[in-house]
Amino acid sequence: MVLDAALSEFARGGLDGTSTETIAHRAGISQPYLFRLFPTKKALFVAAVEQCFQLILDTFEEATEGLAGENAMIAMGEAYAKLIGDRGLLMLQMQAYSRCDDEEVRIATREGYGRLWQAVERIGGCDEESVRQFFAYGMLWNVVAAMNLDEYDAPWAQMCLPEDMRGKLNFD
Amino acid sequence: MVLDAALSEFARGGLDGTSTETIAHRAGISQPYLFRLFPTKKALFVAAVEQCFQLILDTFEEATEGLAGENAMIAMGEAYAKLIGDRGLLMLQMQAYSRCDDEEVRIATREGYGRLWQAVERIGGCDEESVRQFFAYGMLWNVVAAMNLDEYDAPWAQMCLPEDMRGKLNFD
DNA sequence: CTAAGTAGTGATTGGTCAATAACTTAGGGC
DNA sequence: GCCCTAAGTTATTGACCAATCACTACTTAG
Repeated sequence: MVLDAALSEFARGGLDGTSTETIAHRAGISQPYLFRLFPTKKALFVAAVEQCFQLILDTFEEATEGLAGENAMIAMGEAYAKLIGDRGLLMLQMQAYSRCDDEEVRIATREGYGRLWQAVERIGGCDEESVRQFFAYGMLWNVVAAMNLDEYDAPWAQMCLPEDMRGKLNFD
Repeated sequence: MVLDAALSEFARGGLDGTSTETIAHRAGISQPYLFRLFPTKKALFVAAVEQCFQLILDTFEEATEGLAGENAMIAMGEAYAKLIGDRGLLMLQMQAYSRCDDEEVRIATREGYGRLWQAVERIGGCDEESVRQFFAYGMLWNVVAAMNLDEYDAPWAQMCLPEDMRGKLNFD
């Protein structure tokens, strides 16, 4: 699918570092046809960002079926750790945050992030502070995974993840 | 200074979304002269990223003079909240994380992050988990600030920051 | 005075790329 | 057999941009 191709390629190069030609090639269509499906490159980027947040949300729903409270929070944490082993979802998120000075990108990113936040609140059914902590550690994992700290042999790098999480960020 | 101009402009547009012409113009020099000072555009970007982390580190050192332990941690937290009111330091960080698939960028970013981590460990002199928590919340503030959630009028957005921190991220 | 740096600029080049235009092909309904 | 729409293509354009080149002006040492 075109959005999948866009997600992967934008994740690698970002909005400006990825050519529409590259995306079209990966999607198996011609570059001009991309512009029949999406009016501009940025519109495609925004659609990919929306898809990215939606995928995370779906994973949370799925991982917590039949669970609630503390158990649900733990399940979401583990699901997220697995999820960002897929570098696409991780890096496109980072690309989205980094281009938030652009209004269209910011609106889409806020929207996606907000839906995620509310879903965690609802599913976890816990207090404000726990939700905040959940997202705080999630954002830390993001940068740890972005920098590939697992393959970096420095003592401080080992401490970035809590002991019970080490090795659970299964990078490819 | 040239690095300051590069920092601001790269923060706004990222490595690929910023032209060397734009940076040169802001620095008050000609575009070709930029290439006498830095061999490539990417080398300039990397230098700006290094400068960015160095500035954060210097701020931490300065804010904690004469302090230790818990007090030092609180002082660093407050200093950081003030610091990322400067959108340059915030967004260039995000740009750096988002381009970590590039090896040169990744190495510089790791290096800067590592130095920061070790400085917080040393200055705070506290246990592993507290350092981790410090950075986790720092990364959450980063995305909150990137998305400009302070000017976003949604109930969930208010909860992204702990009560005692609201309004302390003084965005311009 | 001159030779050799140092600091800088204008002009250009070769390449890339988003977006458009104009064309092709294939069904389907009547 | 013909019109219409959907799905797709090739070719092109116009703009932008990193990097290089060839040049100027100023300074300093002998």
